[in-house]
Amino acid sequence: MDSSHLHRKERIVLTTIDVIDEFGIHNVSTREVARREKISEAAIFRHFSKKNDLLHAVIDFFARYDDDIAASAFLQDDPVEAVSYYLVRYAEYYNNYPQMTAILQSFAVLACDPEFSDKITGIYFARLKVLEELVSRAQEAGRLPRWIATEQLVDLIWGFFQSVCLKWRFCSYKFSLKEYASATLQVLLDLFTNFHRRSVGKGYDEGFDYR
Amino acid sequence: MDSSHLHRKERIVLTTIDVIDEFGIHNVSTREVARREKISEAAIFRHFSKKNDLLHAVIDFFARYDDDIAASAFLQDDPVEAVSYYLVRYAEYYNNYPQMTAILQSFAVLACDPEFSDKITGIYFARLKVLEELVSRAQEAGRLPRWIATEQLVDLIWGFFQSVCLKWRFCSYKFSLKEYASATLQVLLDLFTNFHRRSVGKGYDEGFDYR
Amino acid sequence: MDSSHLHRKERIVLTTIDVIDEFGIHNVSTREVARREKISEAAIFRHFSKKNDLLHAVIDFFARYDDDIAASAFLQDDPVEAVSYYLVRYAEYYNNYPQMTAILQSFAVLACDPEFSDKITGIYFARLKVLEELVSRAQEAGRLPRWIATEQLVDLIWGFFQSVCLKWRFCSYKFSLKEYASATLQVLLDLFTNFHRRSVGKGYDEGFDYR
Amino acid sequence: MDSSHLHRKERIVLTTIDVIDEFGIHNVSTREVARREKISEAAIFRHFSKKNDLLHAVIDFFARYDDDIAASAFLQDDPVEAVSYYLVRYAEYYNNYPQMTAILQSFAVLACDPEFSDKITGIYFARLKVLEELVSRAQEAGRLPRWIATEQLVDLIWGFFQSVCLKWRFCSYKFSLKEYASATLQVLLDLFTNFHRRSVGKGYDEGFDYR
DNA sequence: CATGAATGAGACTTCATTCAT
DNA sequence: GATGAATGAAGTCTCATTCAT
Repeated sequence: MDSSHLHRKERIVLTTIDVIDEFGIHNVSTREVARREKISEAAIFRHFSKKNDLLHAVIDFFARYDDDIAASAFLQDDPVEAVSYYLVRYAEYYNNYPQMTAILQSFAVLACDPEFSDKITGIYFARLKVLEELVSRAQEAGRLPRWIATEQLVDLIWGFFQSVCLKWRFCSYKFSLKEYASATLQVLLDLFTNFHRRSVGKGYDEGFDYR
Repeated sequence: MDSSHLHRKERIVLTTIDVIDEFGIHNVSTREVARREKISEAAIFRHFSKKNDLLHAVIDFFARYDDDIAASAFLQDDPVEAVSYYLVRYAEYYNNYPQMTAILQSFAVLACDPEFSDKITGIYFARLKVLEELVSRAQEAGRLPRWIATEQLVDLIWGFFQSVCLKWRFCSYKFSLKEYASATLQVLLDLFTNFHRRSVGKGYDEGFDYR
Repeated sequence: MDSSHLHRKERIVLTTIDVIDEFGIHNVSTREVARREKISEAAIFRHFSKKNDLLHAVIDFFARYDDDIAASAFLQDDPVEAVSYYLVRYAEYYNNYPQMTAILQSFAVLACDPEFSDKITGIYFARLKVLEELVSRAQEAGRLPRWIATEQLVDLIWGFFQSVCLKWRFCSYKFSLKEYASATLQVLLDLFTNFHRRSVGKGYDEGFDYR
Repeated sequence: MDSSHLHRKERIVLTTIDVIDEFGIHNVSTREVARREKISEAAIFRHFSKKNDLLHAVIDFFARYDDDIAASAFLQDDPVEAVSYYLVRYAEYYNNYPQMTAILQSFAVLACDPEFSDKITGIYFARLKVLEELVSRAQEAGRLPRWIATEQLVDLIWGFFQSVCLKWRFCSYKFSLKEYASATLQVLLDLFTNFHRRSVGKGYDEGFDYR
């Protein structure tokens, strides 16, 4: 049936992600995927006519919530919250599916292959663009300062997130990605928001403690 | 001669880095390296008995200034300057040798291979540790706030840097890594330093312009 | 229904011939045939339990008029005309179904496979034999000379025809196979007939018209 | 050494021809060639980077005397002899190297592959062109009749030859290709020359025009 | 020393064929 | 009765590595 077809096809994708997570992009082989799925290599090629088609599916799977997350973020009332929400959604996602960070961390490697280059940079810049738009809105709303370029703020935020994902991997997922990422982001955003408010002249004050 | 021998050996390493930069870690082959070096594949194995030995050499080469940079950073008088100095040294280095960022961006992939895992995470955490120490000193000197965890600040800084290296690659090195990284870091550090000073009570504020 | 069943079966054969024509015998695959027929590969195996059965059917189809053509040729009144008729029938057939020449030109290749060897050489020699009989009759009737061995004449005629079919393929069917083959054959036969007549003493020469 | 390199490379070509002869073009596999050469498959790819490169070498080898044969033919004093010489040289060649006819008989199949199409039709038409030139010279010298189109005569001659090669294969080389081909060609040429001579004597010839 | 030749292992992929549904 | 799923065998080709010269 169709459901079983999709099922198997999707399971192959999931298994491939596991293999990438474990052995690295450079060591994904149809043989290993087949072995784990307990099917023949040929069976994989019924579902994906080339190995690269499978990898395309993996990348698509990796980014499958991007549109949804972006849309939800834009629906947030508070523009600073929206920025926070955006990042935390990803943190939550990867927190629940740590293997996925293997794909995230393979972006540069994948982009070397002309076949994936466009798709990868597409995803990368689309995410940056969404974040940029969110930050920009917060700036326009006077909630984030204008004296820092949107791009810089975006790079700080997203750079932090991406890097923490790597650290998280290297630490064998021993801390909560979601909590650490959201806490740190909060510090950063508060810093900017508060600094901003103050500089605009609001007496505001002592005593907030991030600890 | 011995010097020519070393020369050749080092040239193989450099060529390998170029190949990684162009084709990605997963596509480095002794054949391609030999082709570019215009020597036989076998000749490579005279210098590196295994392909992995070559890769070890590449990684070592990648990190060869780490100790020096760290030491120099610690020699800086101003503790905040030291943080800045540390990052900018790397930015400068990569700015002059962009292919090197290919190695940086392959950390996660390389770490999958047990043979490189320790070395890679070693380099990674050593850098973080240096930065942590530098930040920590600045905090102890009262130049950076204590209400943000050292680790968080480090992750913000290093995360930003690593991420910008990726963006830089994706943009085909179209902007100056060094300038952008140092400017943005400056914004961040100023924010922290100034915020800190103010909250400690120093009236200040007029006139800094990040644009 | 049975008719539809036969219909489908025959269509598979026709499609296979098209594939052979386009990709060559060595590249016929059940997959490609199925793709063109817009049926599943398995469906082919409902009609032909082995791929070779399909190829047998193709060969049979290729030779399906052989008996009829031979019989008709033998019914011709004029024995030289019969020879001509024989060749022209084939020329006409292939002229209308150019793909068929792909099979003709694959005889040597097909004959390498023991499974087809007998059938292929059978068809080949049967055609030669028919032509030999026709020529032989013309010789016995004194219409073609005896000083040339029947076999030689047959090889000249059939060789010419087969070769022209190849040339015709290589020329993308840009000339009329039927016209060229029949005209040239006529030249040859006239040469022999006239030469013969003359050498036997018949005053001849006025007015034979090769058109 | 270089000689050994060429040696092995050439031996692979010869072995491939044997395999083609035995199993047919469609069944040549690097595996089988390697098995016969008692080397590994990979070794073949040291000498020919693609299987098709090997096949190109086979085709080149097949046609390696073409220029020489053509040149020698043009050096013949008697223009009719030249035609004869041309064909007999090939007959002699194949007679001594029967497996070669497997290539000749695979022309149509090879031409299906775009990669070989040009080379194959190139060889084919080059041979026809040489023969055409030879025949044309004989016609201009008044040694062969003008009332038959050069092309037709060429097709008769070459068609006969090609076809006899096939028959020869099907007969397991049981007769002498060289003798049979040269004898039959002689009959044909004599017929034309004599007919011509006679007709030159007997005022005839006006009136039909093939052009 | 450097190289050309060689190789076993393994990569991706295609094929004819089977079978449950 | 037709199909989607599956498969084992085989095909082309690449790779890291070895070794005689």
